[in-house]
Amino acid sequence: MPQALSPLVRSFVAHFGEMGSRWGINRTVGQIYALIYVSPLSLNADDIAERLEFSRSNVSMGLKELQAWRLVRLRHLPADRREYFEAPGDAWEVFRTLAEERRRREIEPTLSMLRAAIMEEVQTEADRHAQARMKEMYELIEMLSSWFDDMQRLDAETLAQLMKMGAKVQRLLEVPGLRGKASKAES
Amino acid sequence: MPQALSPLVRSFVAHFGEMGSRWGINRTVGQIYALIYVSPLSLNADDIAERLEFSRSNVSMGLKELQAWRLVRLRHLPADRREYFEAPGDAWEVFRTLAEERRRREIEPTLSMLRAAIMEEVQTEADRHAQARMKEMYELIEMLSSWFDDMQRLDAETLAQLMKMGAKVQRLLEVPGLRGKASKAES
DNA sequence: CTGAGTTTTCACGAATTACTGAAATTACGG
DNA sequence: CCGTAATTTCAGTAATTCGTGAAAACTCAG
Repeated sequence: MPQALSPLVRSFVAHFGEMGSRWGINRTVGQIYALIYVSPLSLNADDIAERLEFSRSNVSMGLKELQAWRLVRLRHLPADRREYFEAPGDAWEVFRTLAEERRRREIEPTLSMLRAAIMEEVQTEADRHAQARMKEMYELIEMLSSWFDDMQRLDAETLAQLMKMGAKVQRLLEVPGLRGKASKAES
Repeated sequence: MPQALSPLVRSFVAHFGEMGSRWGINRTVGQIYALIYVSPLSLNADDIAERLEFSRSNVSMGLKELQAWRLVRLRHLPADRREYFEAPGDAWEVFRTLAEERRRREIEPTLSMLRAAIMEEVQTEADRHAQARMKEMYELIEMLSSWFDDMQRLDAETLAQLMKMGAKVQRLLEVPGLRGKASKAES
C-alpha cells in the first residue's frame, strides 16, 4: 500500500523542507525529520522513501545526518530486521538538542578562532580596531553561550515559568538584598 | 593602492564566510559583512571589491542583501558621490537585529503555518497525532518568541546582569511571595 | 540638459550541492 | 557458513546556487 501523506502532513513536511534549507540543512533532510516528527509510529527507511518519494539511498543519507544531529533515534522492532526511526522527546528536548549541536559545531569553533585572533600581537591601528570589535563579539557570544549552558540545566517546568515571567524577572533584580541572596545560593 | 587585508582580518573574514553558509547566508555576503564589521572606517563598494577580490557586481548584490537584513548602514561622505557602508551598533545590537530579522522571516511564517494546521478539522488518528505534535511545537515557539520579545526591550546592562546570574535566577522563584510581587508589577 | 561617475540588473557560464541507481557491504536467521 | 534482507557507499548526473562582465539605469555637478 503506497501510504500517501495526508494534506496536513504534506504541508508540514513541505514547510520544514523550506525552513531546513534556510538553516543550512538540506531540504530533503528537513522533510524526513518533519515526517518522523509527526508520525505516531516509528518508520523504517522504506516507509519514508515511499511516502516522500525519495530514493532509498537519499533517505539513508538523510537518516545518517539526522542521527549525527541526534534528532532521530534508531529502534528495533521485534521480529523485524529493519531499522525503525523515531523523533525522541518533546519539542523542548528537540530545541535543546538543536541548540547544543549548533553550539558544538558552530559556536565553539567561532570562539576558538576569536580567542586566537584577540591574543595575536598586532602592529597597525586598523588591526587594533579589528581586535577590539572581535573582543566585543567574543564576549557577547561567550556570555550567551554560558548562559544558555546554565539554562539548559533547568527543567522544562522551571524554564517555562521563567519565560512566562518575561521581562518581569527584571523587577526581581530591583528588590534590595535579593541579588545577594541569589549569589549566596551559588552551588 | 591595493589595500591588502592583514592576516588577522583575513582569517576573521574567511571564518565568517564559512559560518554564513551554514546559516543560509551566502559565503561572500558573510565575508563582506565581516570586513565591514571590523573596519575602522566605512567602506565603499570598490574598497570591498578590491580587498576581497570580488567583482563589483557581486559586492553590490551582497550589500543589498546586508541592507535588507539591516546589518549594514549606508552613509554619504561629504564631497564624495560614492556610497559608504558601516556596520552599526555594538555586538548586542547586531545580535538583536539578526534575531529580529530571523523571527520575521522564519519564525512568523512557521507559526502561521502551524496555526493553520492545528485549526484544521481532521479525520484520521494519524492526523490527530500529527496535530498534537504540531501544537506542542507551536506552543514552544510561541513561548520562546514572545519571551525573546520581552527580553529585547531590556537594555543591554540589565540583560547582561540577568545572564550573568544564569541559572541562579531560578532561586528567585523559590522565594515565597515574590512571584506575586513580580506579577503585580505587570504593566 | 549633458555626460562622467556610480550603482544595479541580468543572462550566462562556473562551481557547488543534491539525488539517484547500481554495486558493495553488512547483518542475521537458519 | 550460506543466502537473503537490509543498509551504505559511490560515481555520475541533475538541479541549484553563485559570481561575473556587459549593459542599463541612475545621479548629480557643471
